[in-house]
Amino acid sequence: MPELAKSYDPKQVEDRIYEFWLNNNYFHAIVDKNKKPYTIVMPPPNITGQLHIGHALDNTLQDILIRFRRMQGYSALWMPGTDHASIATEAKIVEAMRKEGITKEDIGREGFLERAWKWKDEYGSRITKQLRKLGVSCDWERERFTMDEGCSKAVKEVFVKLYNEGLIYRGERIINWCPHCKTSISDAEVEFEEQAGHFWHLRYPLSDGSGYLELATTRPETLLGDTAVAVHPDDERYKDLVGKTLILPLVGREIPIVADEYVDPEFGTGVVKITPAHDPNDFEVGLRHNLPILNCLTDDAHITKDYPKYAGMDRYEARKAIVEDLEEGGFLVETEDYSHNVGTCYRCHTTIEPRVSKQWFVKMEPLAKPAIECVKDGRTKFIPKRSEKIYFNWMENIKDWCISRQLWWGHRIPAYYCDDCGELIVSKEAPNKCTRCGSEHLHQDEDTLDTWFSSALWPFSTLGWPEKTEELEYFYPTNTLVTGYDIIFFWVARMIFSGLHNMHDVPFDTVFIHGLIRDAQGRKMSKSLNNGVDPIEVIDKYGADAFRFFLATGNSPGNDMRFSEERVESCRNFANKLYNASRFVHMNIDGYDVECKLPEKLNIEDKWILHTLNLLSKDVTENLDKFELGIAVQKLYDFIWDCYCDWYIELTKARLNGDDKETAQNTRQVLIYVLDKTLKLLHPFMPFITEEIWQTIPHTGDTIMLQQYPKYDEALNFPEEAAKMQKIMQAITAVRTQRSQMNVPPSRKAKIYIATKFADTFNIGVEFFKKLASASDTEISEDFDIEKAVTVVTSDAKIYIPMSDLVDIEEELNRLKKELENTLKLLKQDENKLNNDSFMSKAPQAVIEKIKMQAQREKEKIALIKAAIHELK
RNA sequence: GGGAGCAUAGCUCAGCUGGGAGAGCAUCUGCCUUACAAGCAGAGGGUCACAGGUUCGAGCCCUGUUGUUCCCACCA
Repeated sequence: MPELAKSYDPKQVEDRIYEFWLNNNYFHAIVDKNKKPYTIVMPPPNITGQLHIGHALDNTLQDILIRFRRMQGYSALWMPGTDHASIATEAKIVEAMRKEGITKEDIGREGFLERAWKWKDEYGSRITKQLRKLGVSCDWERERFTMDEGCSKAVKEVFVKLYNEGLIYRGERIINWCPHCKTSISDAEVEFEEQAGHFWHLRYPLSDGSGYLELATTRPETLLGDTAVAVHPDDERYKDLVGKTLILPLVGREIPIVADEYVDPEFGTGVVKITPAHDPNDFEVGLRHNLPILNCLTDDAHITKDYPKYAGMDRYEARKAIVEDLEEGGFLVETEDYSHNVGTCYRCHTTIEPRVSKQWFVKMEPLAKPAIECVKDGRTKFIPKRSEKIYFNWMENIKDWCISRQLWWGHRIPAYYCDDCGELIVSKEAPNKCTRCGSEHLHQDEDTLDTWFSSALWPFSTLGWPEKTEELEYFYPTNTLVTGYDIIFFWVARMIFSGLHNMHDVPFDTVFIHGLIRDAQGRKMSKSLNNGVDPIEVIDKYGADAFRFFLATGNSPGNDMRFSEERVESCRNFANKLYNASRFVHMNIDGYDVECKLPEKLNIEDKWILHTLNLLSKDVTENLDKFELGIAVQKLYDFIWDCYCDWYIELTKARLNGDDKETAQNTRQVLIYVLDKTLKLLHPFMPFITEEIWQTIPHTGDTIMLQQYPKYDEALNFPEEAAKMQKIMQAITAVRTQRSQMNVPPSRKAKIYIATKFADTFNIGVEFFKKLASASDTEISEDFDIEKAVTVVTSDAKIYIPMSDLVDIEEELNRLKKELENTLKLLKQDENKLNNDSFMSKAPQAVIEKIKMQAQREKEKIALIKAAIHELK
């Protein structure tokens, strides 16, 4: 290895390594009957999208999981792709066209689609290119698009199937209409926003001139479409009025007073105006009472020409004008400030307009039932478990899904109408004549499907369905679906019922839910706040590994986290630490013939680090199995920084520079061995730097990403040596602490005397004391008779540091007394437990043993402190 | 109206099946110890929101209270 810079520069590494992986096709997963499959389908980002921090989190988590399983020997497929995002993409293109002064209608459907595809070709891969910067190891060779041939085929297949089963139907219903996007949207796509408005109290005169009926509304402009007024059937106040009629103000139409349970007599005056065409509840009332549906708004929410006075005004202008006219006519009783929730379009946040129109629907109840079952019986499991409540809540209250959209960019509905006899034909292939009358004059339904209709099929359409491919056979059902809690019902729910219905099996066994990343103040990142963090900029500044590490650290399933540049920085520092550790290793192995293999003879510190590493492998694997990524990453951090760098590397220095050639060589091998395993353990989290370092140290194999993930190895279990090493380390720390508190610089060495029953153990550590505890020399014995020495005590040893000029007897005594007090307190606690019959009979044996040992060590320590105090006096 | 999360060090957060409270950042002290000052060695700092309960033992389990964030439903 050439001279290395002092700090790690991800820019020199990441793109090159990614190229290396790509060129060798390491991400490609194949059907391999000798391996178990592990599959993740990537939530396809919108082609309109730019990589945001949510994508970065989502894909980092997936990459960690897929790399982990791949290293464990699974045939690990991570299926990537993009979503056509009909409404978002169409809006974007329409907007671009608007700037050029063109409308959709100007260029027609075909011209528009041509433009859209061109747009897709130009920008559609932007986000996947950005994803690569993160180091994602998905199988790009299999990349899919929700509107590619295969997915389109799957969409038609499912549509026709559901139609033939009676689960898709067409009907005139009230749906959510976005007057800006000019399309219907599903219930899931409506976002409620609290808006300040008014509550207008109006009075409608009775036809017979006997008086008025007072009611209140937040939407006076819909008065134009009123076809009734409703009261509760049991409401004594209005009982006699039911069946009578009213004269609709401004319009003059005669409308009935009906009785309906929907009205809450307690609310307002207990009288509701009924506008079936513009309110979902009113629509239901209208159905029950056979009321006419009068649409008074156009598709862009302007008043229709049926009301000449207001025709052409948009709904808010009309509201103002109508309120003025009502006031003038004496129909307005009062105006009250009122704040209420208003549905808005999740894409453009325009207030939605409930509208009656002919749309296609999926009948949900029969599909929802098995989808609820499979989560209840554990075939699909949510992590964290509580997130399944969101799922159940939605599934159990589900309404039919409006799937048709009045858009051009998307899967066109495979339904055809006969121009002559009106027959409806639903078919995968365009029919050339009418199945009923034989006419050749047919036209296809103009509408396209909800984007989520195609993404619902993603887990199997990407594997080749409806063809029976070997990939489908092997990789389905997939294993883990990683996504945020915000799209459980948009997508997860729909994949589950689609998978069950079409594949007769769940689409994945685990749904791993993560939270949102908020800004440093805990606010949601949004365009309007302009507080978004660009992942690409973060990667540019700190490197993808540091960013990924940040995303995985302190992140627990389903919980939101805040972005913090300081924390990314500390992750960058960690990468740098690892890099420098490898520089140290290189300085000591380069020029020697070293293999990545353990030597025959292991020293105590070797056994300690190997033992610790061994436990780490076990822990990290268990944590990853349980999706505890944040915990796993913390353990790796601690091991690398505290154990390997701060202790083990320091401990090796004496041996490496000593005269004993054999032990120096052994040390090199252990250094390499541990580094190699550590890099592998860390690789799923920090793929670039681990590959980079691994390539430069002695290794076998071509890439770290295909090496076996380290497993627990009984042969590396050295609990006794590890415990001994702990004794030595504790003593070193005790000496350091004392010296530090006396402000003695490390350069000022002092001989230390260790009085201990464990002379054998401490004898092994002599060099460590010199190197790590600033000892000029070490003497070890059962006991010493030393005057004027600073004394530190551990459970295993009493250590004298004779620094007569620094010793203040009084201070020493106080310190030792305090220490004694603390230890006595601890002992007391333990003894209380051990003397407690309930504890002794009910606590598990292991806990009792632990307490006994603790108490024993405390007793020993107390004896040592007492002796030290005695000596001082 | 229904439901969920969160409340732990000055700040941001971990804390896995209950068994002596942790990290990062910040603060303080001392160190350029030839891998790393993006570093090393130490230190200080917590009634684990509050009140009950279960238990030999509670940050963790149960009940309630307060504060806070969010989701769903939506009364015109």
